[in-house]
Amino acid sequence: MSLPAPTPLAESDPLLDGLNEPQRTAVLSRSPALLIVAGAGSGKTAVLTRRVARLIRDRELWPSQILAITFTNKAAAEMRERVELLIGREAAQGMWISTFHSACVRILRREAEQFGFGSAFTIYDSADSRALIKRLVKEMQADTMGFTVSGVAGKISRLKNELVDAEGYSRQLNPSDPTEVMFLELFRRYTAELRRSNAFDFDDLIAQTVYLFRAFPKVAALYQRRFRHILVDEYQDTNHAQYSLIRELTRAVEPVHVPADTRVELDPRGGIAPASLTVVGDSDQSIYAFRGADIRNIVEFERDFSGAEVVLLEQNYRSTQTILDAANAVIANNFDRIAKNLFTAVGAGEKIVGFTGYTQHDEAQFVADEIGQLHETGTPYSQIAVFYRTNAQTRALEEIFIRSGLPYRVLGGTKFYERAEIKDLMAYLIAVANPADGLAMRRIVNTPKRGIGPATETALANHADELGGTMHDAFRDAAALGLGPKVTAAILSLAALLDRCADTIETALVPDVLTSIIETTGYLSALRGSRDPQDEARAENVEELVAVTRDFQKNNPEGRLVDFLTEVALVAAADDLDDSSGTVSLMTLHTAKGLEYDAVFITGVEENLLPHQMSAAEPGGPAEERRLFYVGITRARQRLHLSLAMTRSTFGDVNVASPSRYLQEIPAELIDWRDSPGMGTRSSTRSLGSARDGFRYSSSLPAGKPKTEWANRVTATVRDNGDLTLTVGDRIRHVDFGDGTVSAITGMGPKSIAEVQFETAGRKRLLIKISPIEKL
DNA sequence: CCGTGTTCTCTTTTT
DNA sequence: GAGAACACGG
Repeated sequence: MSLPAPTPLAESDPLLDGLNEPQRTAVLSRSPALLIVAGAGSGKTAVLTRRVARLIRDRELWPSQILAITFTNKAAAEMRERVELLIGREAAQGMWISTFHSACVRILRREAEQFGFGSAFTIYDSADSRALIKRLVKEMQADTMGFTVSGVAGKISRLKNELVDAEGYSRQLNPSDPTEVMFLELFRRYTAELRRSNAFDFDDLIAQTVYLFRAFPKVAALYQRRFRHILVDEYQDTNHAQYSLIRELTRAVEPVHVPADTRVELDPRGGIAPASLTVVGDSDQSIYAFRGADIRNIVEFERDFSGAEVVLLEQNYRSTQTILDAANAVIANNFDRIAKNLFTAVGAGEKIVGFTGYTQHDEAQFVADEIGQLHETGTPYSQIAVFYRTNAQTRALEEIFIRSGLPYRVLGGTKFYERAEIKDLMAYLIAVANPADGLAMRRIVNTPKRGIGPATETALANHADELGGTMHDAFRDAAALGLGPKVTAAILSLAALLDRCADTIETALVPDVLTSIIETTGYLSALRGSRDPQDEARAENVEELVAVTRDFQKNNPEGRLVDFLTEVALVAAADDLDDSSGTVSLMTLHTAKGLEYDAVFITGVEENLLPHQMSAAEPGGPAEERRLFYVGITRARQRLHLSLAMTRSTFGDVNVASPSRYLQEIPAELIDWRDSPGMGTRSSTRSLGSARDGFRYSSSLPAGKPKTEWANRVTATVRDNGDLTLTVGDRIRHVDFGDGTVSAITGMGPKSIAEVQFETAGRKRLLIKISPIEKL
């Protein structure tokens, strides 16, 4: 390669200002393949943006020759903004900065016709895929063979991430195993139905792009030629399909495909040299193995891309030394990793605050109280985040936050688009944009109620088959089916509505299409006129959707209906994050990846929750969970809070929880343990003798005690009342609440709960087995 | 075909 | 404890 010699750079190059040595190396490297191993908080975003800015500024590339892949749309927007800030808005125009999925949609919409799809294809989210699979499982009566919807969906997804399609599967299966044969049939029908519906599922977006490139070298050459430099962030979380996509894009273009007027450099064989590749990642932050992420992609990068240069970024600019010490100590327990130690110049900072609540409500109260204090002492709400392992944990937190009047927002609970009324109207929009979409058509055909049941629906689907057309075609021809006059008229008027909307979609504004559907179908007025009190909320949601389309149109004046549908389909949990919202952010640990906050709360640090119960049996499960915890810890700049509850109720079922094994991995002197007010006074006063001794669950560590002893204490001293039984009317004494009378008993055996009316503390619900109580 | 009431199941994480 | 699946009476 004969790249221009590096421009001699003045010491004051603004693009290198404030960077440390390895960061500068990473910004300036001209290796065709570069791996930046970026520890948490090591300034990788700064490095990436400056690297891109430098390539453009020094005229090594046009912006349009750059493809940068980020993990979320929000990260993409941020990266674009930062590059624009460095070199100016104009200079940065034409870069592709997007997620894998968005980039593939862009390519597929452009090239869909090449392989029998239409450019207005629908993107099926997981719920759509499952709905389709559900119908197929039922049709095939596969449930009698033990197939479940989630099992089939999961297997199809895993195969697609490995680039195995139905035909590939048919070659590797055991033909004498009826289960495999049945699965193959389901997979085939699923694939056929997607194709017929002109739809791709999430995994298809990547896999089909790879197939497209492999099947049509000329199409591949178009993109191989265009993108001269590809950057991939969060490379440790790429799966095989994504890896293959990158491989395809970084192939040398064969000479035969080079147009005469090409301006890019030729390789000695007369083709075009492969694009340069920069990947950034940290194997300690790999947390998506469950969706096919393969850590080997990063581990084997040097072998994969010959001539690869590796740069290590280990200095952390985000967190205090205390937080880093905790993070380093935790992650060091993963044995199969390359040793790496983050360090900082920031100083020790505050101790980590630990807290054990009696229940998850108690824990939530602690979080709320602590946030209140942080806010009073100057930390803005938007700089505070609460993390948890499972989405179900939000409930307790939200209850307390609402009661405490704390402004908060839950990221990723994409509940809005899961509501029936929103799905209904989205299905209309999809049906208008893509009349081939069978799933959307089936959903709207009897919404609102038109007197069409499963039988008529099947008749219409069959008729579409006979016509060799879409469901929409079948609607138009409904008169031929000999249905009742009322039903026929209803279907015809639905067909007419779709036709009218479809005529205008190239020019019409999205909110106008939506409102015209709402008006014609009477969807909103039906909700308004209903006696069901819940329909009021549904009507509000419908109006909210209209507002969403207006917002979209405002931000994208040129945006068409397909663009809106794409945007909705591809929003990531972290995308609706708004730093100026002035709210505390609640999210899962997975969603937290890539984000940072002044103060972080990690809740539910318990066995069976973190690590999650489901991960225990999976190979590499507990190690991945540890990385998840590590990701959570390293999000914090100044303050970290770790909390857990002694009991946690999962669907009305109360369970005794125990502290996470990962807590024991943090040096005890880094954590300042506090007790729940509900558990009495500070441990220092109550650890001496008395009935409370057996209840010393989360007391602070006496100075100088070795870690293991603390660990034993923390796990071994849950109070156990044996099979103490209480009945209504019994008098009891509680360590903290004093005397009271049992007013009700619910639950069985070790899960019995007593409702107790205390003389001074009010009414409380207590798990009898572990409460610090005695019968009087 | 539709609405209502009852039973049953499920919960990890996500583009 | 919620949402889906099923059963049954209009």
